[in-house]
Amino acid sequence: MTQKIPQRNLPLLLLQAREVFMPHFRPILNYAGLTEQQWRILRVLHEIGALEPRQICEHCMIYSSSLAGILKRMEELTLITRYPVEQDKRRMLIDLTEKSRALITEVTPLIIEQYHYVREAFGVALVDQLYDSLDALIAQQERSVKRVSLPQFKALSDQEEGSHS
Amino acid sequence: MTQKIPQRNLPLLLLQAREVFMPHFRPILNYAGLTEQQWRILRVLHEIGALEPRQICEHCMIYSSSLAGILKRMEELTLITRYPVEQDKRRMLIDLTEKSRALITEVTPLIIEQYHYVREAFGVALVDQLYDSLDALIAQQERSVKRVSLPQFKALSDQEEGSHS
DNA sequence: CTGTGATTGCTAATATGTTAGTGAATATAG
DNA sequence: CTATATTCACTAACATATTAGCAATCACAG
Repeated sequence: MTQKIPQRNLPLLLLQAREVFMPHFRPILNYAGLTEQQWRILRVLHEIGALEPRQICEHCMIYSSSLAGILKRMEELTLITRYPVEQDKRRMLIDLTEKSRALITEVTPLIIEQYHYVREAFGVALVDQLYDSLDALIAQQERSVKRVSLPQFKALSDQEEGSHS
Repeated sequence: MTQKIPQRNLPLLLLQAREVFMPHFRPILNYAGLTEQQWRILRVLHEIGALEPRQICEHCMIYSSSLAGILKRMEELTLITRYPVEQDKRRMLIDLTEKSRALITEVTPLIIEQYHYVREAFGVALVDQLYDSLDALIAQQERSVKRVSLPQFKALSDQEEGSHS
């Protein structure tokens, strides 16, 4: 039998950890009629100010191709507006609207209160240690990491003949 | 201006941390012709053995509704098989196939090697501290957490009239 | 034995994730 | 200045996320 991987699945653990928290915040967003991605975008625009789509992608971990549709829907809901960048006709600026600012004003205290409950339930020490670990990791994300070389796969050789679309 | 949330977006930080690692593993999975979800499923079946769909959902953080389609496609690709559970006609068992076992045998050493590079680049201490934080958190995920009460939202009152499609 | 509620896997509808690729605009080498 | 490469937002195609709900099966009280 093939050996098992000694390291547990780290990306999966991060996903599981995320799902420890989300159930406590999702109801707030659902009640406000926002998706998780929409809230991430509103929050970063509130914290930093108007941003270009590509900057939103980096901050909010959303693919450029996904963001196109998300912004389109948010614009239809009057949650964001677009402003052109004079110096560069390719670029644009995304900003909050009166409506989304009002929504943020109502959601923010609820999120803050819920964060308090979460910290209380899981313990300040644990949550803070998690913040520290994540911060340290993200701060080093530009580290160069060796990449394993990829050989031909025997297990796929039968179905891979000429199937490289 | 509305106050800003003092706590940084923890679910987003977990997402960002995940994306620190994934670029180093995604090429391996892509090369093997596997999606992230497919690999999570294959790996857990390899580690634990045959599982029922609902168990796979819990382990792999996949919604039941998503898993239906994923298993359907994996079955077409001969990556999994289904066995009925005699005692309960609702349930079934999902298991690996000859093909997926061979695929795991080829992918596993690459993943192990890449984990080694990742630990080397980011530092054993940092990665281990992250494991510890995540483990401690996930171990306490059943903790009861107070839930904020949800009031009516003024910012949505204008568009909510009769717009419940 | 019966009906009532819970469980299991499923479909549908919409939003997003992911990869690949496009056209317009800009930057840059030569 | 000009051809080339790069950047930017976008579309297309498919896979998955998320919510809601459904039919079949099972557990269990009465």
